[in-house]
Amino acid sequence: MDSLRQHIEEIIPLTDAEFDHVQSFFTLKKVRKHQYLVNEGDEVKYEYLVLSGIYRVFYVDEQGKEYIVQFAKAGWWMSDYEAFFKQGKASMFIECLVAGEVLYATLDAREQLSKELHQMEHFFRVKLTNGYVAQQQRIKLLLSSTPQQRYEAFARLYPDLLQQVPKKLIAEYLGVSRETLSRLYAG
Amino acid sequence: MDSLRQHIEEIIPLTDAEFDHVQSFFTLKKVRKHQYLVNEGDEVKYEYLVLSGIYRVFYVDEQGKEYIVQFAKAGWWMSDYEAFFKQGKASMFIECLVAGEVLYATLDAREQLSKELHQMEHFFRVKLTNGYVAQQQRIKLLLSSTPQQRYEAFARLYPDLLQQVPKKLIAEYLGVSRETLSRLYAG
DNA sequence: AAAATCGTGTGATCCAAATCACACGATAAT
DNA sequence: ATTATCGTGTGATTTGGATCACACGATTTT
Repeated sequence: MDSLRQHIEEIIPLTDAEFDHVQSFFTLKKVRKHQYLVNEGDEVKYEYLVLSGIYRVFYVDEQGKEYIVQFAKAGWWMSDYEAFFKQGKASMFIECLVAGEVLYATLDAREQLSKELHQMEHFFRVKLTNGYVAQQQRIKLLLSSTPQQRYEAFARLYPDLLQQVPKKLIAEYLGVSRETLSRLYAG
Repeated sequence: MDSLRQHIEEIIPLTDAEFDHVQSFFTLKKVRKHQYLVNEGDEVKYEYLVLSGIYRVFYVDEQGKEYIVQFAKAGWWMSDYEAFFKQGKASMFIECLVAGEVLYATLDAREQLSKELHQMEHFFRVKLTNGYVAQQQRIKLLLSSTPQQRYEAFARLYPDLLQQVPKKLIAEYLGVSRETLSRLYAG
């Protein structure tokens, strides 16, 4: 649970007592490769803070094509956030690509911590602010860029994922076919 | 300033004294059609809460093509949020499409209010949460849907904008050419 | 060790949407 | 009132990327 404290204290200070309280809302879980944390149709009870491993949050369209909304690695939060925040059914899957550990907590945890500790509300607001900006950048990229530019942006942002994740999945994240992606760094 | 209070009290309660304080951070501005609130390259000092009128937040690529990141109407917040939060230069423009009024405030206002009033931090967190979910839906739409589906989703979400905004601009929001959009509801 | 599946490259074909081009009524500007 | 330019539809042409198809070495599975 040490990394949880570090993670939070990058943004706000916590006393030992406060951290103990925060901690009590989180549960540790080991995750195997190919394990699913969320399946389409599930009640989304939890959000996850990744401690290690790599994960993908994705959905599947009627034709069975898969689209990756988010990758997640150490220090990132993930969930089917639409379903999580609205407490509805998942429209997405979360799959572990590289084994690791996660901490999970409920929406109640988030809300209660935010209520009890002003700093924790601040913490979540800062995280959301960053997430909002990152998503906006992604929207801009999807709206206006060529496959080439998308690939370059991805390589710049996540050089590590480029190594550890199959190109097929990177294509699913970029919204480009596997073949087109393959021809990019060839040409 | 009445609508500001209403807007905030949809989410949190405020005493008169608290609201007075909140209010003091906001300034009213009338905006004419075709007026720009933000220009590419500007320091983005403010975020805007729309009271009336319609606005577009957009950017322009190297070839001069325009892409709309966000429309805004009464009750919506807008800015070049990447630049606003990071206090950097704008990469986008904000243009008024239908004349109206906005309230504007600085990043300092947001941060100070969040610090002084726990409820205001809550307010901003809730707003960001909603924005985050909305953006995620947009990302999913951009990743996987056909022009047809994008148009239908837009029509469902914003039937009013469909009426008041030129189709050309809706095309720029959907990431589709004007011509393709035009052929959708013809066929 | 053999068989299946996975990850990846690459050629050939196809197609949806972009681009180019023009028309024409409706606003807006001079 | 006359001249621009705006908003929109629609035809013709082009094209970038999807799709289909196959190859082949590297992992996994049995």
